[in-house]
Amino acid sequence: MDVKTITTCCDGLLTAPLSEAAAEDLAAAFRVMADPVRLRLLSIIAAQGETCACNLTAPVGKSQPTISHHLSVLTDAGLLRREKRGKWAWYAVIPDRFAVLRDALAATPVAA
Amino acid sequence: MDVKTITTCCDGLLTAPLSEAAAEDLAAAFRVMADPVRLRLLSIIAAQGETCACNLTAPVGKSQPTISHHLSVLTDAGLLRREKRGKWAWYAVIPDRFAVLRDALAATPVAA
DNA sequence: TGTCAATATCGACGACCATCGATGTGACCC
DNA sequence: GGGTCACATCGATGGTCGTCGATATTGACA
Repeated sequence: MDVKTITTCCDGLLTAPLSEAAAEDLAAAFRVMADPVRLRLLSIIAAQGETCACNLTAPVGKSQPTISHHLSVLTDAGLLRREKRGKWAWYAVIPDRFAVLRDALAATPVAA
Repeated sequence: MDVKTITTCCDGLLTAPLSEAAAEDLAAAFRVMADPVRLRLLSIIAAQGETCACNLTAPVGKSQPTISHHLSVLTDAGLLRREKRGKWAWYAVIPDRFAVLRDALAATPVAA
């Protein structure tokens, strides 16, 4: 997917017109969240605090390469932190990164 | 794209594991936001309060069918309200709908 | 009714991406 | 070193969707 780290790009999607570049960046950030497997991985890892990748293949029901791929996408986006311990890989969520997306959605638009 | 209306589906993506169905619904909601053209349309319409579709083709730089398609996707998702006046179509954002996505991202996860 | 303007819909094409089998890369153990 | 386990990467494939030209639809106006 070739994901860049999610970075703060605008304050309030609904407050001012987005430039083409800003829209592209924000869309890329949302695209990371736009996959059910990735959402389940995030929710499982967050609920457990820190999780070994070996505990993720079974509950999601996808192949090992697929899970590994999605974990890489989430890590590249800066939503997960990866730590290798021996032959195992441990993942944890980085909650701060979600603030960027929340801020983009937080709006005080003109009443509709 | 065959979009369903965005509906509240979970409180806090990062608080508890998502079911397969909930993950699918939430991913569909994010997928609506995962396109730069749609984000620009939302930001332009929100900034102007209410906008005629005829004012949207030029600033975004896409063909009329493409703009119409994206406006339909956003309307089907419940993010826009469409009102026909004569031969013109007026669009306005429905800010409440964004709360669902914000709530999904609002988390009190176990510290990472 | 006929014409034109503003949108919506259709059909097709192309690009992106989720998925998986096969393979590569380290780490541990004997 | 040989073998095995956990995980990452590669290559190929299939499906989804953004895009646009062509066409249909709807309303305004004469």
